[in-house]
Amino acid sequence: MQKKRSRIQIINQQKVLDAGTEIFAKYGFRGTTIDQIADMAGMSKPNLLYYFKSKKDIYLAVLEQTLNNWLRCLMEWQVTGTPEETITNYIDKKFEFSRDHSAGSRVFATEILAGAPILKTLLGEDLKTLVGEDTRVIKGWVKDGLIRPIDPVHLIFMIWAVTQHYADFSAQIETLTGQTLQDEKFYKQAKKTVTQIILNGVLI
Amino acid sequence: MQKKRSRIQIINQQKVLDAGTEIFAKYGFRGTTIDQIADMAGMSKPNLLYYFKSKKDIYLAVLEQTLNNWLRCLMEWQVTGTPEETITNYIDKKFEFSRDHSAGSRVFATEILAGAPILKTLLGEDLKTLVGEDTRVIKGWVKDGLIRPIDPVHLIFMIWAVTQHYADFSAQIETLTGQTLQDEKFYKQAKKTVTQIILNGVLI
DNA sequence: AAATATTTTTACCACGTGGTAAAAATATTT
DNA sequence: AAATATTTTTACCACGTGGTAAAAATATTT
Repeated sequence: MQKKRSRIQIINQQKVLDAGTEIFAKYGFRGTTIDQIADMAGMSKPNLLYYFKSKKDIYLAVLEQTLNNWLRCLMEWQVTGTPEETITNYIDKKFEFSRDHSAGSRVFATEILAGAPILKTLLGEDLKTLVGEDTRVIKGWVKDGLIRPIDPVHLIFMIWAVTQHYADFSAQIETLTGQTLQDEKFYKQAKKTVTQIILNGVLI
Repeated sequence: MQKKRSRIQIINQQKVLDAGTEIFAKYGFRGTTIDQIADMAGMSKPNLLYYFKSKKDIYLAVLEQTLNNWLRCLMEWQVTGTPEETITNYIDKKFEFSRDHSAGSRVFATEILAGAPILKTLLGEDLKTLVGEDTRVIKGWVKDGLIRPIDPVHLIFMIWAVTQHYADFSAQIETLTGQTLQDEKFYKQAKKTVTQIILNGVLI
């Protein structure tokens, strides 16, 4: 049984988690050093290691935090409405995630690029199940003639790809357009265009 | 003036470039070690350093090779046909790139994730120019009533995002579906679905 | 205020990593 | 075949990096 965390622990563990997220997002697990995280968190390396006993521990905590947010986002997709409502709502949620957890999305990206050594099992279980459920719903829409006959799994990948692109490639997008999802107008315009194209692309 | 490269040089430099592409794709510049590349290239580290004088040199060569392929792909987009032909052709080219230069695409992704320290200038110049030309063409289509009134830049990002997703997140896609773009059937199905949704999404 | 628990700093260390120098081995040219 | 140029190996080294031990400083509890 865990002793409850002190005031200082709560503050400093969060500092490490936040700094870790930023650094891992840029350099991945291998490319990140504890010193970089400690610097950004404003503490010495031994001090940081008092809170997390290894680099891997920080990484696991960062991944877990991000993953929870992401899976929650995936599961919140309500299948009760029409295809139009459901897809619009799903794209909304994913854009929100890319805006509010941009660095987390990028940590996730580096993990996949590295071959998903930590997440592979989880992707093959929990996420696969979720995707399976979603494809069944979409297949139902096709059968009921509510949407065009498209391959469900590629529609899902499309939505993931586009929404995550704004987080994962934000450096490129900022260089090209001078803007990021943090700009309210840009955010709305991106979401509107993407939603419009996908809806018109699948609805009959 | 350069002395012409020997037979052995040509072979070994290519070996290093290929190995470097694979390793940088997984771990990015910082996370990659010369030893890893040397191992995969099947030579000792000092031997490798006889061909490229530093890790950065290998990285630059890998980036340049990939970038050339990518820019060529971007520029080959022929604006002579109808929007349908042009977009179909562009998606085709991008999918081909994701299939045939998957690791290169991922090296590119790690560079952007790291904040594009090497490519930033180039992105802000050459690529920006290309994107500017493309948006002008798309704007023309909108004005001529050939496609729906969508924001050109986000259509371009969409196409990039989706096509690159199959290369950059191939580890995830393989875990979820058991397939990659190397599988002919999967490749065709992915391209078909994406093309269909985007065309129906933008055409009137 | 004293006793105790928590947090932070100082001083390390072993191993990994980028890179070099020079000798040995191998290819190529004459 | 001998001379020369290229390639590979051996033996290093300085610095970076993950992590530890223990003392000092600070917070918290009694």
